[in-house]
Amino acid sequence: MALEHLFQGSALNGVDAKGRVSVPAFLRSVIERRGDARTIVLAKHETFACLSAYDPAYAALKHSKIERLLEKSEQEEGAQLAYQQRNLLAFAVSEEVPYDSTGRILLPAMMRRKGGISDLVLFLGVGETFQIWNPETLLGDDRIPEDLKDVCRYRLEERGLA
Amino acid sequence: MALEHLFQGSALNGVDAKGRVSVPAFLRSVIERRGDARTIVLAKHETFACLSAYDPAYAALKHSKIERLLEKSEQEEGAQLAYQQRNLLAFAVSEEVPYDSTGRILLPAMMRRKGGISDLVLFLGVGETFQIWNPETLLGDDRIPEDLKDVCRYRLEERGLA
DNA sequence: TCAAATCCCATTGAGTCCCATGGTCACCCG
DNA sequence: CGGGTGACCATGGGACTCAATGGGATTTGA
Repeated sequence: MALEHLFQGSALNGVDAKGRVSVPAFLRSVIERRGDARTIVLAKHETFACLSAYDPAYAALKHSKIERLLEKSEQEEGAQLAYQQRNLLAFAVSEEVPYDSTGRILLPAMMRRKGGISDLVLFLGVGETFQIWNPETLLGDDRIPEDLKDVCRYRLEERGLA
Repeated sequence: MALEHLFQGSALNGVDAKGRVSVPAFLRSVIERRGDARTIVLAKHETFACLSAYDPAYAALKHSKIERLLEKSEQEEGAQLAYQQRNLLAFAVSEEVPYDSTGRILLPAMMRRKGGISDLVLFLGVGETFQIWNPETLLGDDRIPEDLKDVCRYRLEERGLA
């Protein structure tokens, strides 16, 4: 499964009073090249305290990935349960939101809570998907490589928020 | 994975007031032979204080390498986390920039900082990728072979900057 | 009917495009 | 052989486009 168009790059955008966020144009262009949707799917990230986001077409792919994982580890203890849990997280704890003509989405309240989002969000391309972080959370996570934290700090400075 | 077209050669170009740089024509021609993109991907070099650059197709290759790594070690402890970290570094700490009809890119401010770039850049073809250096940094790095530094000095002289 | 969500328009500043210049090199023809 | 000519490349500058964001107006749904 080699996806042709990959998400990459980073950006720090503001959340306005209405809860709106501009999805960076370079991410939107990948979404639109992968399909013709002007919609993104938001989910809780399985490893980090952030949100994972992708285009609707990728959601289907994700499903088959989970299936494949199950088949691989079927005989193992607890495989079924792990499978059920993964599926729940991937699909029940997710929401599809459209972006408008200026490229903004409205972050649903639940997702804002799950991702610990306040008034600034850091977008990070990760190839097949992209992530949406509260920059403070990222800086506080010790599993995050230092080079990436540098990117985050740089983006904050750029906005005059040392 | 033997790439057919390889980056080679060197050039010293200027960065103008807007932060624009001409990508040497001999590098662009490799990019366009590898795929039909007119964009390059910039990333911090993992070893040296310079930037690493390649075409989008090579980025996809990099991605599938990481995927394969994951599948190999899926059951292992911490495999998932290592995978996440690799992906973040490969994609979030990089930027894709298009070059215009005259072959120029705009060096993003973050990359200029990461690569210690000021007003002169040295391009070095290194096979699968190419590197972008501040010539001063290269001359000051004691891991760089003297022969290569000579190339750098030669390019500087050529421009009347002994 | 009220609040929330969507749409529409305005601003501004960064990024992109387009055209022009000058230099170098290769090629061609006298 | 030598000068002319044209192509291509690096570079400068001005004009313009578009992305990110703010605010008001309109619609939708409980």
